[in-house]
Amino acid sequence: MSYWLIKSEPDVYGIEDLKKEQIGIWDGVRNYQARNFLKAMQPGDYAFFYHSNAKPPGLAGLAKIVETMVVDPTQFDPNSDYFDPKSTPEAPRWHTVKCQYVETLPELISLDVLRSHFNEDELLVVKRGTRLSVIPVSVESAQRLFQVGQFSTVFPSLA
DNA sequence: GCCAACGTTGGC
DNA sequence: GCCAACGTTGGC
Repeated sequence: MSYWLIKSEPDVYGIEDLKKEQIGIWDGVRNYQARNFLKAMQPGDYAFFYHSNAKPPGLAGLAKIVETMVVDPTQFDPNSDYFDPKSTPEAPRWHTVKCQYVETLPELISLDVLRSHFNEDELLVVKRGTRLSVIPVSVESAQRLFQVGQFSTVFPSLA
């Protein structure tokens, strides 16, 4: 089982939106490195849900990967911001995942707090200039995140 | 609104 | 294949 961190702007799609939907498709990723991480995800993996462009930015909740290698439908939609004219249904460029809502943290773990617990090697999101919207999280860092935040979920590898 | 840190594009 | 110009992300 692997751990990930996925970023989204709460004004666009936040943890509360995922809570309403319960299962959400993580569409719109148009960065190859981020896409490669999405393709590496496995059902049952956990994703920390990070709010970017928020006041303050930080970790807002937890989601679980339930379906992988999902073809992102927005790449074929000419009306979508994420339309990719070079992609075809026969050879789609952009694959993504579906996430299941797990929980919202009672208190957001702000980027400042994350920086007080992790250096940039331990948790890539605290590194200045990291714009990747999908980031792998080591088991060690995931476990420490569970200690830092008020998760009601038990650390999954011990559950 | 600023700007650092990239990723992408396109001319050559 | 290089690299300058440009665009985007996202914290501040």
